[in-house]
This record gives sequence, C-alpha cells and structure tokens, in this order.
Amino acid sequence: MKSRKRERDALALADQLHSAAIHLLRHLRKEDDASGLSAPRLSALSVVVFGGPATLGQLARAEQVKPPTMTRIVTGLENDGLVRREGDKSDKRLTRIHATPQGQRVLMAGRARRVKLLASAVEKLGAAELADLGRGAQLLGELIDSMRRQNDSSQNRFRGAAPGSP
Amino acid sequence: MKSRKRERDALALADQLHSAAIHLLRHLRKEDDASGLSAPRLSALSVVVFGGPATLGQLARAEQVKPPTMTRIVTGLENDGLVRREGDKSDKRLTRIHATPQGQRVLMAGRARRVKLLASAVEKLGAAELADLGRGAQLLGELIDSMRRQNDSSQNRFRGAAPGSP
DNA sequence: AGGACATTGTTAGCTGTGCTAACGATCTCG
DNA sequence: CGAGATCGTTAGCACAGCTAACAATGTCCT
Repeated sequence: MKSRKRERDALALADQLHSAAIHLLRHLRKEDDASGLSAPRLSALSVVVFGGPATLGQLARAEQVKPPTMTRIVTGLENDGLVRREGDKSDKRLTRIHATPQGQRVLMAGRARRVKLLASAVEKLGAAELADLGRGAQLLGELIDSMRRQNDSSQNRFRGAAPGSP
Repeated sequence: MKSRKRERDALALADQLHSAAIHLLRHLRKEDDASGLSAPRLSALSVVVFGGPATLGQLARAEQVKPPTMTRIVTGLENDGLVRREGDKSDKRLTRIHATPQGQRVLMAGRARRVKLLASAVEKLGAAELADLGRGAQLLGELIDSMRRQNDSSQNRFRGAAPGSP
C-alpha cells in the first residue's frame, strides 16, 4: 500500500523538520544576538533590503505575522537606525518601510556571520551532499509556500461554505 | 576557484534555511496552538516520550536551552498534566521528568495534526522529491548537530577533543 | 568529621515575539 | 456628507529565552 508508506514518511518528516527548525533557529539566534538582531528582525530586514521598500501591512503578510507584531519589529529596527518609516504621499494611512544604508550593511554582516557558522559544517559535506541539501531547502521552501496558500484559502475550499451557515 | 563557489552556495543556503526555519515554525505553531502546546513544549515533551524519563538538566542540554528556561517549560507541561516531576532517590538534587499517559496521547495527537498539515503538500510531491526532502532533512539534522558540537567545544581546552583536532 | 567547592534546580527580573481587542486616522463609495 | 472599510498603532496578555542570585545537596580533601 503506497499511500500508507507515504503517510509514515510524512509523519517522520514532519517531526524531523519540526525539530530541525527549532534547533536551527536556536543556534542561529545565538550568532544573530551578537549583532543585536533577532531572527524576526533579521528576516523582516532582509525583506526590505532585497525586496525594496514595503508598507507595514505588506511586511506583516510577507512574514506571516499580524500587524501589531510587525509594528514592534519595525520599531525595533527603526530605533537601531536600520530602517526608517516614510509616509505615503497619496495615501496617508500607509507607512512605507525603507532600509537605511546601515541596515543594508548590518544585514550583510549578519549573513556573513551566519554563513561562517555554517561554513565549517558545510566544508565537511561532499559536493553531492551540498547539492542535496540545497534541493531539500528549495523543496522545503515550496512546501511552506504551499502550506501557506492552503491555510489562507482554508475557508474557500468549498465554495458553498458561506459565512453564517452553522 | 572551487572554494569561492562553495562560499556563495553556503551563503545562499544559510539564508534559505534561516527563512525556511522561521516560516515553518510560524506555521506549525498555529496548528500546535490548537492543542495548547507551543513548539518548545512539544519538542521537550517528545524528548521524554521517545527518550524516556530525563533529568531537567539533561532535558535542557538536549534542547540547547538554559536550565531556567527548561524549568518553566516543564512547569507548563506539568500544569497541563502531560509530565510529572519525580525526585531521584540516590541524588536528591535531581528532578526526573516523566511523561504521563496523557502526555503521550497529546504528543501523538500533535504529530497527527502536524502531519495532516503537511500531508496535502506532500501529496503533490513525486516520490523522488519526497526522497530528496527526506535526505535534505537528514543532512540538515546532521549539520545542526555539527554546529552544536563546534559551538560547545569553542570554549573548552582539550576535553573530549573533536576528531582531527590539533 | 568537617569545611570548601561543585552541581542541580529554582526564583526573580529583563528583553523580545506572538496574539486579540480597541482605537484614531484616513480613504472610498453611495 | 456620512457609513463603512482599511491601515497602523496602542494596550494588555502569555510565553520563551537569558543572566544573576539562591537553597539544597553531593563530593572531595585535609
């Protein structure tokens, strides 16, 4: 029975990924702390650095976080001088978040720090293993994206499921 | 220049893994919340369920966390009746953490819930992709372990020196 | 024996992340 | 213009991580 085996694989995979994600984050956090940048701040900063200026709401959605949470993350980054808020001219409700030059520098430094931590581990991998890990990371990203889309549309899966019908 | 390419690969990989870990955890947390179990609690619980009773210190080390943090995680689990503290007879400083039957049930339910979330995404993967992802997760686990050992030994003089050490 | 030291777990207090609820300001549309 | 939607913020809660300080216990050495 093929589907039974896939189920077992998926279960083991879920545990493995869960555990790996927790422990990876705990380790990376230690290095990130050295630059005063927590994982959420680093992640948000990288969005504006690589993706360009974004409104707070866009940022919150990109990071899968509620607006109040993103408000405080951005405030933290702003106090450190890594981003700045800028009001939109045409729509005064919007707050556009820009990365400062210092923000770009700090992000790059953080990348370098993280990669240094991974480097010695990566060096022990063969080229084939490195490629496998890269493919795994790629697939993981797609998997997460797929989870996100499923979650976002979890109310729409059956078109008839109207709000208000018990 | 081979090392230059590997460096670039490692850098991209670090970012990818960082981002993936953050977002995966944020998604899984939503499901875990449904059972009232946060990721750290779930992770700690799984250690005692699969690894058997452990002292608080062992648990803290296994989870790469300081003792005070583990104290509160265990207290939370204990208040939920998922775990119980039990003093050691021979060494009265030790507190041994046991999973209760309810703890085992809840852990299994959490696994099922997580896997359900992954299932629909996994179903879209071919067998080869699934295997790749599994390999990736495996490599990731080893990588983290290697990072941990490197980190742990960064302070020590010559105790249990790593293979290949000067 | 007994006292100095180490180990174990806890408490107290800080920072940061996540949420919901409620709000003020602004835009949009009838 | 006014009703309602949208955007960001504030306030207040729970939890995770840390360090520092502590009590209790075990160990070791004289």
